[in-house]
Amino acid sequence: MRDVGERAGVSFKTVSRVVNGEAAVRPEVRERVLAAIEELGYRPDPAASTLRRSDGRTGTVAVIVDDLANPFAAAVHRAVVDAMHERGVLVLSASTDEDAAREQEAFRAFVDRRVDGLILMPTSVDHRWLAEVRGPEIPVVMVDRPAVGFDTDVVLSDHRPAAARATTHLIRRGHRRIALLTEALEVHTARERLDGYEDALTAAGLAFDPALVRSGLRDRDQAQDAAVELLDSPDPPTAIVGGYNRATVGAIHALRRLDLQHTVALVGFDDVVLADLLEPAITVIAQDAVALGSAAALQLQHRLDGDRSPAREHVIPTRLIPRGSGEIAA
Amino acid sequence: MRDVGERAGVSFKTVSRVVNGEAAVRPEVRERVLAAIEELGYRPDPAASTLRRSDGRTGTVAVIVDDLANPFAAAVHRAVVDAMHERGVLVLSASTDEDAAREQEAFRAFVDRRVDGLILMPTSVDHRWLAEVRGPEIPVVMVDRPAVGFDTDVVLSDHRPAAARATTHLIRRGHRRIALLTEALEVHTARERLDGYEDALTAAGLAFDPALVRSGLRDRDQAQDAAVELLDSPDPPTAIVGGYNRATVGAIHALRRLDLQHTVALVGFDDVVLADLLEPAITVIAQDAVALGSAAALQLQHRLDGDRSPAREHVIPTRLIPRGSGEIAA
DNA sequence: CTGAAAGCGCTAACAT
DNA sequence: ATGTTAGCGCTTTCAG
Repeated sequence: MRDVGERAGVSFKTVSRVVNGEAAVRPEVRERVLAAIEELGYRPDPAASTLRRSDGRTGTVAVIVDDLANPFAAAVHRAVVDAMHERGVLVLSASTDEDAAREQEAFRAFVDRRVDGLILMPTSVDHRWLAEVRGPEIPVVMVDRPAVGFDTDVVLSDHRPAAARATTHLIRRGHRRIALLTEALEVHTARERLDGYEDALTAAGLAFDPALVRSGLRDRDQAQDAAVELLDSPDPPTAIVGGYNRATVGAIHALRRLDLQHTVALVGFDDVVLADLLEPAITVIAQDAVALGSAAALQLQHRLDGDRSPAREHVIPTRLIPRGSGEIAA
Repeated sequence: MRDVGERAGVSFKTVSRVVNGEAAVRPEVRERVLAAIEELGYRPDPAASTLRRSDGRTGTVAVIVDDLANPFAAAVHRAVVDAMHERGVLVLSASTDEDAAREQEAFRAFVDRRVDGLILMPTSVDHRWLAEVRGPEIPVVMVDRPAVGFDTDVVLSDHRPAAARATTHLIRRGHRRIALLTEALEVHTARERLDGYEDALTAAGLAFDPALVRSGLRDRDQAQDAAVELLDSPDPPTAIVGGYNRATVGAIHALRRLDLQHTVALVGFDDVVLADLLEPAITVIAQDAVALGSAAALQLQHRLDGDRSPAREHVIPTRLIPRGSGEIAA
C-alpha cells in the first residue's frame, strides 16, 4: 500500500481511501492510484484491515448443519454460499452429525475466528450456552428448526401443517391405521411433524394409537426394521408417513421386502432422486431447501446491516407431490 | 493479551508464548497464565496473529467444486472439511457450475483472503492462468480431474479403467452395440471415460461406432433426449453406459419411457440413492467420494507442512456394483 | 527462561 | 481533498 502510494505520488492514506471507495478523492488522483495498484498487482490484506477497523468485521460467516453431504443440508449450504458471495462475504462450514458437543466445538471455533455471523441447523438439545459463547453481538440465524432456549431469527419449513397434510391425504383415501416413522422427538422437526400427524387424526375424528408411531430412528436401516416390524404385526397399518428422508427410504425398502408396495400407502418427507421412477412412484412432501438457505442468508445480511428488530420466524411452504404411493386406497 | 499478562503478573509476551505452546516457559508460570486466560475469557485474535507472523498463515483453506449441492461434490467437500477441522484448519467453499469465469473469480477471492491452500475440481478449460494468480507458493490440489496446463497434485478415480470395466461387463453379456452418454469431452473425466469405453471395444475386437456416442450432455433432460433418440433409431444400441450421474438418471428415464428397461442393458457411473430399488435395479460404477476428499485434504496438508516433492497423482479405485440392469443379455 | 522494543498493513481521528 | 499520527493485537528479534 505504501509502495502503491509512492508510485502514484500520493500518501498511502489516499490509497486506502481509493481501495475503500471513500468519496473524498479527486477522480484524477483515483485513476492514478488505480493504475499503480494494477501495475504493482497490489491486493489489500484483509487481516490487517480487520485488525484496525472499528467494527472488526472479517467478511466471513459460518454455516453449521447436521451433515454437509446430506442432500438437504448441502442444498441449504450452497444457497447460503451463493447469496453471501454476491456480497463479497465468504462462508466457512461444519457438520455436527446431530452431536451437540461437535456443534458447540464448531461454533466456538468460528466465533474465535471472528466470523461476522452464523447460520445454524441446531441439534436437538438446549441452546442456552449460545448466549454465553456468542461474543459481543454476533448475529445467529437458525435454519430448518428453532433452538431451544435461545431466542433468535429462524427460517424453517411448515413442518406441522405439512405433516397434517400428508396424513389427511391418506385419511381421504380411506386409511384409518396410519403409521409414522420419525427420528428422535427431541429434534424439533420430528416433534412438529408428530404434532401435525396428530392434528390430522383429531380433525378426522380418529384415535391416536401410540403403537403406530416409531420414533428415534436414526438411519435408513433402523427405519426399515421398524417398518417391517409394524407391517408384520397382528394389526398392521394400511399406510405409512415417512417422517424424514431416511425414514422414507427405509419404508420403501421395507414395503418392497414384504412385497406390500402396491398394497400399503406411503407419503414421505423430502423428495429424493429417482422417487418418481419407482413402481409405484413415491408421493412426497418436498421442502424447498434452496429457499430456506436463501432466506436465512438474507435475514443474516439484514442483521449484519444493523437490523435490531425482534427475532423473526420465516416459514417456507412445502409441496405435496402425488405420484402414486400415497394414492393407494385402504 | 495485555490484560492477561497483568493478571498473571507476567509480560504480555509470556502470554503469547503460552498461547503458542512455545516450550520456554516454566510450568508454574504457564499455569498462572492459563488460569488468567480462563478467568478473563481471553481468546486470541487470529487476524492479528496472521498479520504479524512471518509465514502469514491464516489457518484456512478453500474448496472449489462444480456444485456444492451435488451429492458427489458435497461428499468430497464434507470429507475435506472433516479432515481439516482435525488440524484446526477451517474451510471456505464455492461452486463453479463448470463455468471457468466463476472458477477464476472464486479462486481470486480466496487467494485475496490469504487462504493457506486450495482444493479445486477444475472446470474443463485451460488452467495456465493459475500460475499467475496463485500468489507466492500457495499449494493447490486438484480433485476428481487434473487441470490442463497446470502441473500440480491431483487425486482422482480410475475413470478410464472403470469405463472399460463397465463396457466389458456389457460385452461379456453379448452386447455388440453399446451406447455411451457423456458430458462435454473437454471435461477431463468425460474424455477419460470415453477412452476407457474405446479400450474395451478394441480389446474385444469390436468396431467403434461414433454414432453410438453422445457427448456434451449437460443435464438429465439432455441425456434423456439423447437416449430416446438413440433407442428410436433404426439400428439402436442393446446396451447403454451412463457416463456420469445425471446421464445415468437420464438413461433410466428414457428406458422407462420406451418401456425398454428390461430389454436394454444399462451400467451407470455414480451410485444414486434408490438405484437399488428400481426394477430392474441399476448396475453402477461407484466412486468413493469420501476417499477422494480425504486424500486431497491429506495431500494438501503435506504441502502445507513443507513437502516440496514433485506433483503426485493419487488414484482412488472405483467399484462395479452389479444389480440387474447391467446383467441383461443381448 | 523472560522482557522490551519494533513493526506487520491497515483504518480512525484528527490535522491541514 | 489529502496528509499525519497513532495504534489495532499480535509475533519477531534481540537483550537481559
